[in-house]
Amino acid sequence: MERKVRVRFAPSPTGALHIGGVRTALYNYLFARQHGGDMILRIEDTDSTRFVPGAEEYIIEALQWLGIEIDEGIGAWNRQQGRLTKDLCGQYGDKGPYRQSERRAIYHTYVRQLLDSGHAYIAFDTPEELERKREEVKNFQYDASTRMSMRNSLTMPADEVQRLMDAGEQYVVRFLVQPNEEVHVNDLIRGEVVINSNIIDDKVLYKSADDLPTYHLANIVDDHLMEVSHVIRGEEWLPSAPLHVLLYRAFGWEQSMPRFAHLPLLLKPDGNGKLSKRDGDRLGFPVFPLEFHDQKTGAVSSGYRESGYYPEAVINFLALLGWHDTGDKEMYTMDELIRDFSLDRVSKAGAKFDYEKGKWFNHQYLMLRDDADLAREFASVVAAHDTPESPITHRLTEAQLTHVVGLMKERVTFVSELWEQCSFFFKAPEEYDDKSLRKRWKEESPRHMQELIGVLEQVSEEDWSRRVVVPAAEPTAENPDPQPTTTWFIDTVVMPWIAEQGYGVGLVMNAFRICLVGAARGPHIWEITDILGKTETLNRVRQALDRLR
RNA sequence: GGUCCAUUCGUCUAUCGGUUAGGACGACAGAUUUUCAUUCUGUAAAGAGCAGUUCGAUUCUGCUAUGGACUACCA
Repeated sequence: MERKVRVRFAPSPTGALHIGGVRTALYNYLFARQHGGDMILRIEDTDSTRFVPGAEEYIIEALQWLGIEIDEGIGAWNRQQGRLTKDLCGQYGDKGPYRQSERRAIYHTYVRQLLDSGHAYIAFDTPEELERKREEVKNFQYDASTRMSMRNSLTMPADEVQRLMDAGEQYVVRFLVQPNEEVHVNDLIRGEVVINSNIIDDKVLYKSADDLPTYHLANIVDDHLMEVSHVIRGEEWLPSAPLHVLLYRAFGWEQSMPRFAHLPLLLKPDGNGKLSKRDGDRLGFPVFPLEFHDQKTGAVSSGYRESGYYPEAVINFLALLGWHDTGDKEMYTMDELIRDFSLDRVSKAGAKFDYEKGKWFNHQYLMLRDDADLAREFASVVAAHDTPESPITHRLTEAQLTHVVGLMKERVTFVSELWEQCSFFFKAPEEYDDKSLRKRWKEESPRHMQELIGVLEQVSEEDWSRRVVVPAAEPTAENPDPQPTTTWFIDTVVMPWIAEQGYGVGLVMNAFRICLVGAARGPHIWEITDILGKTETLNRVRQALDRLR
């Protein structure tokens, strides 16, 4: 039976969407797009006690940032309207509502159906009673072996049940699981999984306390009604998949049951266990796509966006955590992922989260960016460092900024890091690095720099930025691309002066560098003098002489 | 404890019975760079163990070990 591919991402709004959830959403999205199907976003808010305000908006904003588009359900409205409105969580689609708390009436009829067909029953056992039972009887399970000794509609007369319900006694509806039955689940990633129904307990499907179904019931009803063709979700759901099959069967929907694919989990980088929301703080990297402000606790958790990641990098990194095509390709655009992704190449074992690899991906995407774009991004970082206490003293033109960014980008993972690497382009050094001084600032350095000032003063403003191609050293096997460019005055004024005086090139140039940068780092010295210009360059040498004498 | 799932370099993974078991991240070393970084080259690094099937197993089967998930009126 050929049917339209429809997948859903169904988070519960209990906090920030964590990175494992993002990957689940991504795989769903890739699968939907590849097959020309629909991507549905459904909010599973059946646990009223764990609802976190703002979580829904967070989920939608995160998916938006990452480029995971929702076709139907919560958050799809904006896209369908072709514009952004304040109503981030607007719904779109004819199978709604897409928030489970808004579907109570629907669940009522299906709970009724199960009750009437004898697939479910009403139970009055209180949480406290069950708690006590679990303490008394080891491995207590509410199932065929115990249900006849509990307080439920199977053991109580019908009028008594009715009386209790009328009296407002709280109850739950439980699924009646037939014992000793082999339940088969055909998983697209793991193949056939068989489980005996004896180990499945009579799951609670509905609780009268908040008039809401539990996950299991709501999930099956919604997936059926929304005509979901493939359920792609985390491996933590594998143990309850047989129960879900039983539910489809009880409803008489087994023929149109969706196909299942259970994804391997994302594991902690150190130690054991699955990656949790706490690991981010503990290990110093984000586990959330966006920074999250918990309105209940006031806690702030870091996000990939705020840490300086590009969404393409996060997507690429996440896609490869649990999926890999044949071959060695590592860089994938979203379109390439949509083209190449396949469920049967998803690995079966959990993947440890390797943050270093994530950084490497960001570096790659940063390198791929246009220098002009990077310059624009960096400009706001620069502006943020222009404070009254420490104002920027040397301003760069757009072209200069673009050039600087081009020089420095291969050294950094994030745009924000650029500042640490090249703040000296904007501010004269306030202090001089000790280690560099010990190594590069010698007794004769002040004298050399004093003389250098005289030498540089002879260079005219026009000549200052003249570039020349010096006769390159012969290319060798080790050095196939000898540095060909420098600035004219370095080549024809400074170098000859050094040679004349018999000074060491390294000694003079490194001292010069310390004057300009404040440390022994940075790009080629002629790049620096070029950007700084004659006046600033001389000022810095004088300043250094002043302070280091 | 029970049930289910998994197991190739430290990490992510390629291999769909015959390979010097490949790539990437990370690590280390060397070269280049008048600084630092980059870059380049190279090195170390893996089939959990034991049986079986087979002419031949990383690949198929079983057992053991290890890891993980689940075991709620949470999802």
